[in-house]
Amino acid sequence: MQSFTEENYLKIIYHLSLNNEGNVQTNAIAERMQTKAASVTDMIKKLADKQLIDYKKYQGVKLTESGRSLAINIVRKHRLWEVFLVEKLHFKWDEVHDIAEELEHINSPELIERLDEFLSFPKNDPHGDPIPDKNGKFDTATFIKLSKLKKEETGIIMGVSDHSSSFLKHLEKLGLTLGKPLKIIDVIDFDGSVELLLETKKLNVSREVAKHVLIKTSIDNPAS
Amino acid sequence: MQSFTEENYLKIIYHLSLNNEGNVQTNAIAERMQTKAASVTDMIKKLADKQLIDYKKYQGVKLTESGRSLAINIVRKHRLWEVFLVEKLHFKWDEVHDIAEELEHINSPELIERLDEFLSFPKNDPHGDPIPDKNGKFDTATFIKLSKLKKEETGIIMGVSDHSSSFLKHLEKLGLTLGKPLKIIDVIDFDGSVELLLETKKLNVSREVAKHVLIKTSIDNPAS
DNA sequence: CTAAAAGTTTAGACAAATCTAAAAAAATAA
DNA sequence: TTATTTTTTTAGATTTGTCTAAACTTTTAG
Ligand SMILES: [Mn+2]
Ligand SMILES: [Mn+2]
Ligand SMILES: [Mn+2]
Ligand SMILES: [Mn+2]
Repeated sequence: MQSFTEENYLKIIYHLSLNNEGNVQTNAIAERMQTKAASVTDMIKKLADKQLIDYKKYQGVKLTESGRSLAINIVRKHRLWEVFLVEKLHFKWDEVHDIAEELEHINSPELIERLDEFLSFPKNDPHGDPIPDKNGKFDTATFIKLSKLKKEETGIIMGVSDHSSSFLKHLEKLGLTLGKPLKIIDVIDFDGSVELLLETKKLNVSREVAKHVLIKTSIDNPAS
Repeated sequence: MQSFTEENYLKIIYHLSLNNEGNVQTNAIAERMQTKAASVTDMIKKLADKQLIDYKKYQGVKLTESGRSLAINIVRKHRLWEVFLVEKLHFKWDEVHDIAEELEHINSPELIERLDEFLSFPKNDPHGDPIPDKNGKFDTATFIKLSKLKKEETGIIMGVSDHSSSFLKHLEKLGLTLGKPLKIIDVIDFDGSVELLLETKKLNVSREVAKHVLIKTSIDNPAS
């Protein structure tokens, strides 16, 4: 069994390893954990002793199979609880992350299986992120950033890559919520902002926002 | 804010103070916490520093108003989660206590208010225990032990005073579940066991079991 | 290819919660 | 009321997770 702290380290290492290939660096972990590099080194050794990560001094770390499996299970719990909070308790999508940070550490496989069933086995959380099933399998479909779309292209909003309350509230106000279809009217050279048609409404979105909105384009859908 | 451990101490002190009048003793806490008296003394000092309990050396402890209020809030959370687990996730009444022991420490007043509403503001948990409202108020109706009933008396099962899985499973098997009406046929002198009519079924219940089944008698219902 | 900068680890310390063993106080019994 | 038992507290140690400061490695720049 792992402590809450160990679980948080595993989860953060997992998330960091999705972005960059290769090993996860001490400083990157320290920043995400809001702690000091020296503390990370201490914990890294402990996790390596437990065979949850592979670690060679100065070379960063990588999850082992069992470490990865534990991390994915924490992510599964986090996202299922977020669905519960939004679908059943009617929280808004910008209010659930912090509560799920606590709930994800509740340790009862039976509870999570029943919660999954109660929620009708959701495939995605309120931010569009995929929910691993009990065997740790999940959709790996990666979506394209709104900021990468070109003039005339169309797509559907499938997720966000920033979960902060301020960002999500802003999206909500703009009407940029999951499932909405949109079409690029123009990309402004000057500041990289995007003019788009959201359903029937025309609006301008800053490049900063566009970078964190994830789109499934309607074009690349070959018969596969 | 208190640690999980501090919360558990407060809750145990609260429960112990319901049974005995006067102050709660160090050893009693140690037994319930499954720890040593020396550890209890350490924690007691800490809680006294935080003004959550009144403490004089060798005299035992008593919750202050703010300590009591915190303890009741933990009990509220515990019992609401138990209702959720039984009503929504279809756990059995003997399966929920341990999971609720973890969930009771989740810290989000908003979550608990919404959960309360989602459950339609239940008054009692799956074991018949009263659920404090958000102001800490709750029914203090105390029920009589089945073992105290006399021949011919009738009543309804309102709760249990032992929450162990083995006891609850046994009750389930006997059909002694919340809300069931019963009538005492006879009390056996020899072993103190109770013969009773449960709805239409006749059965014999040991004194040990009868001591932990709580009854609302149909008789004492004066116009008050 | 060296020197500076960036990143990482070690050494030593600290706070929280626990423990064992021993001392001290209170309760009980003779 | 004194002696014995029970209960509680203290002293000192341990474990977990953290920190600062200093040392060490690796990377980057010139
Ligand atoms: Mn989240
Ligand atoms: Mn999410
Ligand atoms: Mn319980
Ligand atoms: Mn209960």
